[in-house]
Amino acid sequence: MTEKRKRPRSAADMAGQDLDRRRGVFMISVAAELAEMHPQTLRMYEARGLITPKRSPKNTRLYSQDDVERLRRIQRMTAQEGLNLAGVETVLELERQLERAQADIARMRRRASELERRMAEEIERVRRSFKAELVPYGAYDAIPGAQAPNRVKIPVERTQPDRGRDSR
Amino acid sequence: MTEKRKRPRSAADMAGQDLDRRRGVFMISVAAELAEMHPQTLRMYEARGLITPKRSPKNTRLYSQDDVERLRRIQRMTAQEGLNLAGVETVLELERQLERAQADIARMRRRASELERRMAEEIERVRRSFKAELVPYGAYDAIPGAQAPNRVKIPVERTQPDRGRDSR
DNA sequence: TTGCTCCTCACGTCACGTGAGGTGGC
DNA sequence: TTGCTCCTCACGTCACGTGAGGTGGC
Repeated sequence: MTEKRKRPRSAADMAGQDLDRRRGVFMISVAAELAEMHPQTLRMYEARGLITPKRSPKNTRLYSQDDVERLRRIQRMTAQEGLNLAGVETVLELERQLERAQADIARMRRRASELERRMAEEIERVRRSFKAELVPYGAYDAIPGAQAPNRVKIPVERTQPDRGRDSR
Repeated sequence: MTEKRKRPRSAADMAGQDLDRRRGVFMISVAAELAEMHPQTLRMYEARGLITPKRSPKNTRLYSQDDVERLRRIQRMTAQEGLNLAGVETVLELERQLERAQADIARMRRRASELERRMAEEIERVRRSFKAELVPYGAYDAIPGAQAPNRVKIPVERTQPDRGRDSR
């Protein structure tokens, strides 16, 4: 059922794929066959607002791949699960909301770990600058050509074996 | 329609309220009246697994407040929105999932701001200890009776802020 | 002309709700 | 006995799917 989507025929197709999926390309008899439904049923669904195919300049319905996909979902809900059309409408709407919520959750998870990472980094940064400060003022100035800052970590004694963390 | 829930009659009622809402107390004729449905319809819904009232020792159905609430929701879905029972089942399940997802989101939001707060605190703490370090060693020893230590955490260098754990 | 499109109308089927009918225990 | 409960069976209604019938443009 998903072969068409997975088999772009050329690089150009690949680039336009997203757009193509929304483009009205199937006339009603073809769409009905692909969705395994009666053409008249498709007209009925449109009248009820369940699906809105494009129209050709001659007023012929043109169904996109996404439309067909949606029709198949509706077909599953009615034929297999026994929903009526009012149920289909409600379910599609709820699923939309649920997908959004789940996307929100995924997004928040990503943001949270990013935040955590940046915060840890920040603390590390402050700590490092703190250690650097412990080198007596002027010490480096007294040594001609000395390379202070970078590898510093000088006053290492107080360095903690900071890979032993994470316990608890 | 929610008056009953909002008007506990005593402190004792208040305490047991949650439990009470799940207790089977209405026989079918009462539950049907409360839900504005036909008793036979309630039996039908039970046969379809949409509702599961308790039973008395004599096998009489006993509906709880929660049951009645649920019946009213089903009644709304069928009568007003026109769903059939298959639709009702699916919608109830989806709503359950959606509520969970939204609870997750709320929980994550709280955790995120808490985390942010704690991180900021931690950075502030490290920064403070860093400033304290800038006081020359021995400075306080030289001043008889001087009150150094407290906010200082003096030879802190080797001290690790070992409450700043847990990040990653 | 053939085979598609558009539309509307009508019928068959099925789900659901409810009524009836018969039973049994407070 | 009355009024509830339990159950099953059957019918009316309505939604939905689909077929038919008539139209019009490639």
